[in-house]
Amino acid sequence: MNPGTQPPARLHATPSWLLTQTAAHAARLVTEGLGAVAARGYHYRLLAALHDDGPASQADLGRRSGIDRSDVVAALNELAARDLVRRAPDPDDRRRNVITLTPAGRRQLHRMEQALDHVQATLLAPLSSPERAELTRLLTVLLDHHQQPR
Amino acid sequence: MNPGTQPPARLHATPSWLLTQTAAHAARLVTEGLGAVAARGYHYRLLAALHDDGPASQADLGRRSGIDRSDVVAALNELAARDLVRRAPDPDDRRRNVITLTPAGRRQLHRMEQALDHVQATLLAPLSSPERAELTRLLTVLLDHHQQPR
DNA sequence: GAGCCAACGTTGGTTACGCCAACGTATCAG
DNA sequence: CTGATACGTTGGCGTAACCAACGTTGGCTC
Repeated sequence: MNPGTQPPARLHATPSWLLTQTAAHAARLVTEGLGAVAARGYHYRLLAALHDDGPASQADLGRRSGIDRSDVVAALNELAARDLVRRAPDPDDRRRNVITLTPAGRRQLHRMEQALDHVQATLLAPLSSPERAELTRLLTVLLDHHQQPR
Repeated sequence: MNPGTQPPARLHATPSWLLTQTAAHAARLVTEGLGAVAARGYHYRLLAALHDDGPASQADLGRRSGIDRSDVVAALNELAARDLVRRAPDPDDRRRNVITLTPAGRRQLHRMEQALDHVQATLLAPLSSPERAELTRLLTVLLDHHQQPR
C-alpha cells in the first residue's frame, strides 16, 4: 500500500473493496511478521496443518491448507531444506510422500504463532473485544459459506 | 482456492487468517467479475478515483487509489489504449500529465460497478442486512485506523 | 541568477499468492 | 487387462504490491 496523503474517495464503501483493501493490509502485516522469522504464509499454513491433523501426503496437505499441489511442492522443498518437515515415501502407496513435522518444525511453528499474535494485536488494535469477536464470526460465516459447496 | 475435500484445520480461527482467506475469496470473485468486463482491480480503482474527485495527475491518482506510481503508469497505458481515459500534459506544470475520464470510461466504470454489485451479492449472500452493515463498519474502522497515520 | 532538493512520469525489476496444463508413475475399479 | 484416477513434479500465467533508479521539471534559498 502507498502512503496516502489524500483521503481515499468515499464512494469506496463497498464491502468487496473494503475486504480486499483491509486484506491487503492484513496480508502486508502477516508477510512482515512472518518475514521476521524467515517464513511466509504457505509455510505457516503447511506447518499448522501438519500440527493440527498430523502427518499427511502432499495432496492431503494441499487440501487441508487450501494450497495448490504444485505450490505445496515448492513450499515443502523450502521447509525440508531447513529440516522443519521430513519427506518420506509412503510404503503403503508408492505414489505418495508422507510429510512429518520435525521438532525443529514444531519450534518454528511456535515462533510463527507468536509473530502472528503480534500481527493480530496490531491489526485489531482499533476494535473492542466484542467487535473482534463479531468480526471473527462474520468472516467465519462468509468463509464457511463459500467453501462448503465444494 | 483449491477444492477443499477436507475441512480446514479448526485452529485457523485467527482473524488475520480469516481476513486473508476471506479476502482471497473476495479477490477471486472481484477478479472474475471484473474480468467479465475485461478489466481488473487497478482499472476500477483508477476510474472510480477519477469519477469521484475529478481529473488529476498520475501521482495524485496513485495517492487517491492507493496504487504505486509505477503501477499507475501501466494501468493508465491500458486504459488510455482503450480511450477510457485521456492523458494530456499539464500546461501549468510540465512534469505532470492530467488524466481525464472519457465518456467511454464513464460507461465502462458503470459496467464495472454493476459487475461488482453482483459480486457483492454473491459474497455477502449468507449475511443478513444488519450483519452486512456491521461488517462494513468494522472493516472501515480497520482501514481508517491503518491508513490515517501515514 | 545559480544551485539544490523535491516531485513527476517512466522503466525495469522482485515477491507472494493463486491457479492451470502437462507428464510420468502408481493405484484401483471394471 | 484396461481405463480411469490420484499423486508428485515442472513450468508457466496473471494479479497485486512494492522498490530502485533515471531524466525532466519546479520551487526554494542563497
